[in-house]
Amino acid sequence: MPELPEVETTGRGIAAKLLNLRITKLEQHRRDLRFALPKNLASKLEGRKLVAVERRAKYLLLRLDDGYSLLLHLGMSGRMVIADADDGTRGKHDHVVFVFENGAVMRFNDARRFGMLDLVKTGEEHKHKLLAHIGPEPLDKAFTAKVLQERLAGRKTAIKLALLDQTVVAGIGNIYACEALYDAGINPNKEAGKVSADKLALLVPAIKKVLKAALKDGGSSLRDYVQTSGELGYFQTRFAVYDREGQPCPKCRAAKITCTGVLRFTQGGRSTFWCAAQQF
DNA sequence: CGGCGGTCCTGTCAGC
DNA sequence: TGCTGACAGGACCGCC
Repeated sequence: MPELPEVETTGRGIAAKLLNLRITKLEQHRRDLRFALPKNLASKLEGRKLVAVERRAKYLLLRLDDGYSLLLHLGMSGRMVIADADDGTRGKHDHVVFVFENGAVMRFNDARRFGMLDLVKTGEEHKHKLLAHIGPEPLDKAFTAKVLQERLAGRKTAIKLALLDQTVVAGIGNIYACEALYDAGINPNKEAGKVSADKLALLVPAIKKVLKAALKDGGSSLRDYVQTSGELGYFQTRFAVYDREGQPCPKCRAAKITCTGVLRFTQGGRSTFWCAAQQF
């Protein structure tokens, strides 16, 4: 589920509901997710107030009032489910449950357990092993075609795989890598270091565009999800190529071009969707 | 350092 | 209906 827009939306949902509230109780139902959870987590979190929520790449930082921050990653299947009142519902994969002073409950649910959770000293999170080598935020003004060109220089790997590399640029996952490359008209298999400056000048705005569009959509669909565990509006989102193998792509359809439709192949063990008539 | 493949896990869905 | 295999929005680690 979570790429940058979903993580950002989750963070906003947490802030909207739980900011400035104290954690009164922490339930920990596993000792580990992807990694071992911090020792004595409950005693470190109970009594603490949530004072801010920030995002870096696909990580969320929940700022606490004691100078520490909860660093968490949702992995592939992680989600935060918030309920205004605790009716006692606990799902099979609710690994960590936060109960707040007003009775609200936040459940960290992660079936595949690729997610993680750690405590870091606020202000020192950039030194954390997992954050130390993360690339620029794609929605920052400072993320320009020139910056991307520098970061891709000499890279022999495919451009699609380079976009998934969080040290090149932060927060992009499989869906938005496919969508951005389609939007920019770039063959996902093109050697990263050899993508022309002209193409990169299209790619950077394309990345920002698809992420912002998803953020806008996720903002309206995922907010409900975060609060209530209802159906995901997210899946109603219309992707141009992602998960649309065999279907005509929007550009070919608009131009009335008869093509093979959206193609799919595997890169780095993951599916890439693209249109050969539009990306080269 | 770059690139690649293996690996961690459960759930779901298509096909037989 | 089972059963099986493929695949899923991520990213670390070890090896070359």
